[in-house]
Amino acid sequence: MKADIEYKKRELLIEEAKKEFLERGYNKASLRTICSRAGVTTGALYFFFKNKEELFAEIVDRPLKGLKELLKKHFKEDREYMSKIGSLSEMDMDHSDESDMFIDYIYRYRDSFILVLGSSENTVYENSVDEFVDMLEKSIPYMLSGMDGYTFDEYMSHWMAHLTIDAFTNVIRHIEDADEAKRRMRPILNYLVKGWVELAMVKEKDRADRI
Amino acid sequence: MKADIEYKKRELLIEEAKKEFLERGYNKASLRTICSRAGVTTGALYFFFKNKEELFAEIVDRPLKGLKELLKKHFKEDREYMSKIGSLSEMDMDHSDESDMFIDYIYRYRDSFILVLGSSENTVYENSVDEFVDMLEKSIPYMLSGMDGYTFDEYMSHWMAHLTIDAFTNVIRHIEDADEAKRRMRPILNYLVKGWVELAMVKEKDRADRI
Amino acid sequence: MKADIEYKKRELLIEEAKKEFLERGYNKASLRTICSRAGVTTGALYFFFKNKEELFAEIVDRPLKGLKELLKKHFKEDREYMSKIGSLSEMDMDHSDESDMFIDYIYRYRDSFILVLGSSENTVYENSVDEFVDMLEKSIPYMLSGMDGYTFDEYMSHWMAHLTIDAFTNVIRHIEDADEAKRRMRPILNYLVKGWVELAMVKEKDRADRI
Amino acid sequence: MKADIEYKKRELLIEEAKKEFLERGYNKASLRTICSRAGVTTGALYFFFKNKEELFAEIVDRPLKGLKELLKKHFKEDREYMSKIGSLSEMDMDHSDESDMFIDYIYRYRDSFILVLGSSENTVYENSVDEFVDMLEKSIPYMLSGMDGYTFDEYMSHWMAHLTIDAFTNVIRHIEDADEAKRRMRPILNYLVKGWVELAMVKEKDRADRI
DNA sequence: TATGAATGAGTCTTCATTCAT
DNA sequence: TATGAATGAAGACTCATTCAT
Repeated sequence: MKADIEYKKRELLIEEAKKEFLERGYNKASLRTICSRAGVTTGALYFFFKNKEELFAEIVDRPLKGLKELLKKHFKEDREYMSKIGSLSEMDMDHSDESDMFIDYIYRYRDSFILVLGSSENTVYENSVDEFVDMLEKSIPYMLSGMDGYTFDEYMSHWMAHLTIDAFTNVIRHIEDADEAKRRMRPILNYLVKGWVELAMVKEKDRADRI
Repeated sequence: MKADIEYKKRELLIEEAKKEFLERGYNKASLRTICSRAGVTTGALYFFFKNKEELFAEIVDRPLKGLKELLKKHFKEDREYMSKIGSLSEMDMDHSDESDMFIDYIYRYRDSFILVLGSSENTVYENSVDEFVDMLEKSIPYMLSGMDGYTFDEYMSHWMAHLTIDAFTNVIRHIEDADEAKRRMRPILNYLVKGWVELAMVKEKDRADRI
Repeated sequence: MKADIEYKKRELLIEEAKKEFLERGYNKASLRTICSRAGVTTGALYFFFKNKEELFAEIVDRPLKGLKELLKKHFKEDREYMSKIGSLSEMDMDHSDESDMFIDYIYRYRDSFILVLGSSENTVYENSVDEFVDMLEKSIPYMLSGMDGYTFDEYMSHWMAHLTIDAFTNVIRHIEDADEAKRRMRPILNYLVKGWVELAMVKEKDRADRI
Repeated sequence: MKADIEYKKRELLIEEAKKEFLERGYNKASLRTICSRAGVTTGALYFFFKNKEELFAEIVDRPLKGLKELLKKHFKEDREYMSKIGSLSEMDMDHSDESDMFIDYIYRYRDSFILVLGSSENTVYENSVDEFVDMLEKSIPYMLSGMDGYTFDEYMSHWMAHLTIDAFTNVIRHIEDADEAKRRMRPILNYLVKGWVELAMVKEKDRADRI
């Protein structure tokens, strides 16, 4: 079928692009190399994609947006849960399920996330990590603050957000197998959530002293 | 003195290189730009430095090596201290002084470390972060293991090392003032050390169950 | 009707081509752009037109040929008129009607003429202006020479032809409204015709002196 | 001498560029072609010139600026002359000297002017002709108005300016020899100046009728 | 009629590096 | 020490055109 062949060339291009971007990073990746490895002329690439960045986006955009949605949805549900239970002490401290869910999603597109994480300089995606940090930084305090008269130290909240994202980053980068990643991430996440509570939450009456 | 003038040109070159590398990253940095901003010809640059990478090294190498030395020395001292005290419970859990010392050193060459951290792709320094992770990963268990019959979960040790380095990384990158950085780093480091003990140390008899 | 639809596509293509050629000139005009703006595929364009140049020709050719015909007819009539009247002094010196007629015709296809005038480089039409100059240069002397013993200075005749064409060119390019153009062109043309008589016609006995 | 050789390569590049620009126009001119014909690599061209446009500018800029200066100076002198003589009737109607002077200057850099005239599309020089028209359009009325109670019809003034510039343009383009060009330009310019007086100057009392 | 994938040569430009002087 | 001309390969991208379907 014609359709199959066409489909294949585009797909081939994406596949080779993925490899090249992973190997050499966005900037040093060569479109020529990608094309020749895919057995396609330079012009052809520009039929399918507007430019280098759009080719990169093709690989990276959907998974990234998906994760953002997932996070938003998750935070919304968590907030509802928190408003139901009365106090912090009643909160379930085991976040293994959430950890698994995120790892599950991310590992379906692991290559894409590795790309965003480490090879997206000079791309619209170069600040993606920071964006996720921002999301965490804003959502978690929003979720927990007010509980039992606690408020948030925003600096510490920021660093905790960073550490949390970094933890995921490290796992994604270095562990290939999704199940292994899950197993490793669970205790880390639990530890981090505890840190969040210990380091970033401040009893309202203590606030003045801390700052 | 003639030597002074020459020396100045070299200095100027390094100064402008630092700026350019910080702004555009190692790969995209242009030697032409550096030279013209330093008021020096391309040829001159190649008199002072063998090539682009050596120019980068000039900025980055000494601070990096210094930090490595500092770490080694520190770990050695720590080991001696640990062998003196009998058990984990006697260990001083406040690591503020160490935290301060590292931040102090790093901030003396903050630009250089920022360069290594974020703009050393395609350089011999691109794996520096991993090297520090390795050092931590090997030294800490070496230091603590055996104490009170604990052994180490090497996976967890790896992640804790990563998180620790990441914590420093984040602070270096985002906080300009050294004192502010110290104030922020102290509680984080203490929290991380606690995590190390909780997550990575395993009672010898529990070991089998964990894996 | 199917035919109607097809016809429309062709028409659309021409319309968008006109815009693109006007905006960017023949060379820089992009067939891709034209096609996509017309909602038509590249291949389709090549069904309707052999190549870029033929698309250009489609816009430009007919009006151009029409003007040439008009000029030929006009010169022929003028010659007959001149052979009827005996001497130059009897000639009607007001050429407003002719001026109006040409402007009328040209403004019916003003876009096309603007295209030929300014954006036909690398096209078979790039010398159209010169061709019109040639026509004038040959026809006017042919029409007037012999009258009252005058002959023509062919160099001057050439420049007058050029000036005349340039006068039309300027008006076409800069005046949008046909009536305004007519009003402006009349005195200019009359002035030019006078110049023709003064500068380019030479009493036969003076000829030697002039050259 | 080294200096000679270097000088030659730059000069060679300019020479070949001139040819290529003349043959194919600014846009279609190929830097590759220029370089290879000059026996120089592409990179070398970019040592001497910032980019394609600067190479073009190198050829064209100085002569163009020179002509503008010449015109300004000339207009200034003319104004002084006009304010000395009392009325239009006393004005010397033979402008041969001025005509010669302009042709003289222009023909010293004829290639450059031909380039500006016909091959400067997509360049900062593409509106040079219009700029000269503007200069004429503003200066001549400024010079003559007020004399003997005349004012100016600005439309006609505009077209006369256009025709004057066009006259020069035609001569430059089609006559190779400077002396021949002078001989041809003199009567044309005189004729045009007369036209300026006849067509564009309006007795103040007639003004209302004309418009 | 019309599609749209694909070509292949071409565009300008940038770059780190070299080397005779 | 230092110059600065020159290299040569590579960069992303654009284009008119073709052709199997």
